[in-house]
Amino acid sequence: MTRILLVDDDTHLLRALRINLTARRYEVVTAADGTTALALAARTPPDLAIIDLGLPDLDGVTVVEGLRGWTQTPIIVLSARDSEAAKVAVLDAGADDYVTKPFGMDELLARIRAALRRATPGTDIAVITTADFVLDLAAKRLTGSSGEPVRLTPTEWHLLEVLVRNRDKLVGHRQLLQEVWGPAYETETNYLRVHLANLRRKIEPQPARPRYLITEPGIGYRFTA
Amino acid sequence: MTRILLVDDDTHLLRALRINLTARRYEVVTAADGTTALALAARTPPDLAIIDLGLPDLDGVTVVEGLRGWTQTPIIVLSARDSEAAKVAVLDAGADDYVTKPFGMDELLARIRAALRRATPGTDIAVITTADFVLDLAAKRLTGSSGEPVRLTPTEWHLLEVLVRNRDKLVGHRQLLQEVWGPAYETETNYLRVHLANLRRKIEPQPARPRYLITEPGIGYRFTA
DNA sequence: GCGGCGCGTCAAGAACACGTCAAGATTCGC
DNA sequence: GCGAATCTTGACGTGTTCTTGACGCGCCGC
Repeated sequence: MTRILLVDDDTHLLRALRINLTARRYEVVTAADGTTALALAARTPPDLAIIDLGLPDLDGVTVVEGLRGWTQTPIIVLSARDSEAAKVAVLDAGADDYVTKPFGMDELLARIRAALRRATPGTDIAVITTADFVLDLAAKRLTGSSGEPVRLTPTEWHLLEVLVRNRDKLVGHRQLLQEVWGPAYETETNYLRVHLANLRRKIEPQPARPRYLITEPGIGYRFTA
Repeated sequence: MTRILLVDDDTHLLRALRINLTARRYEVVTAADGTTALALAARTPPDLAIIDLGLPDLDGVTVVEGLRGWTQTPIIVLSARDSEAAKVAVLDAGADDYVTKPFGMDELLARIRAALRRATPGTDIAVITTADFVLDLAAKRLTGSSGEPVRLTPTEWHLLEVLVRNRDKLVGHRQLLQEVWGPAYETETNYLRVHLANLRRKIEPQPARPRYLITEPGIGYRFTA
């Protein structure tokens, strides 16, 4: 779950924000001043921070700098004062966004989504490790049991990708052919036979007795780890 | 130089922005409507886009979506209308920031800096040292094994930058062409062949047996240290 | 036991992708 | 406006990959 650190000394606003954010299924952590905010962030690093200016103890810029010293988590600054110099200072200190009070809740939520979207570009980290090889789909890298790289041709990658994405699930001939070669090749099952054989020769310890690329006669193939 | 695409049908504002941005040493490209903006971006991909809502031809959301279809370049939206629904729509479409007119120039500049800062997270891993060269992405400096400087052309830099940012990851032909030349050049794989060859001639000890710029036949290229 | 069917294997030709080179076109600085 | 650097474009040789057809084996129903 996404954790949001909320820093504000206005109890009412804090309450309103907490309710709204919790309803959107964010995990909310609150602090009423800068010092406890920094301590809290260090202990349980948030995925995003919302910081009100005009805290009782620390300057907003100080808090932002304190966070930016060790984390790149998105920071959204709230403020009642609409001074342009303050905006520039806090943005240049490392804040990602600056919202002037009063603001609409929907707008703030949209800005939160935008900031979080930027922060997590690649969530699909798919690495499959077996006794005989390591498969990194994102980096398109395959290494054998002794650490040597294994080279696959484009169609072999494509084929393996489809099978691995449907791990442990049976993928029919038609679906496989459609996804790799296109809808016009739905019936060319010999393509599958040839390329599956090549794949097995590269990743199976005993290509004749496949452990990972299983044939389901008459139906399709299945990848299993 | 950092290139900013400026889309607005208000000639006065366009002029004022262009002057201010140029003074800050940004390269400015302008368009007066959404269609030419998208075409322009496709031909010369910008590092940041500033888009005014209320363009004569296309909806702001459409323009943002058109860009987001192929690039993650930061997008800042300007608008006179202060409707919250519009803000939410365009932010959720993929815009990074939303500034309401009238705005202070200093604030906009600060928001531009913030957006650009986020877009280049590779500043912390900017120096790559290998047995054959030292590469400093931030300073755009490349030195050979004996300490002599190596000169790269703009496209060579761009190409190397994309590959190094995705270090150890395989970057497909399409992605590479899109990021360096723009989506209109998706199929010009010979560009890659030529420029990769030039790059290798400059940084590989044995250009015919590349150690760092690995080609994955039929798929793309990979930088590895 | 027999024949059909699906599967794995193999090999050869066609098609494709890559690296390389060189000549025009374009851009940029002076 | 000129010259140099850079980028685009086309062509060619080489190596790899894909397609295509043929063959044998094992399983299953008959």
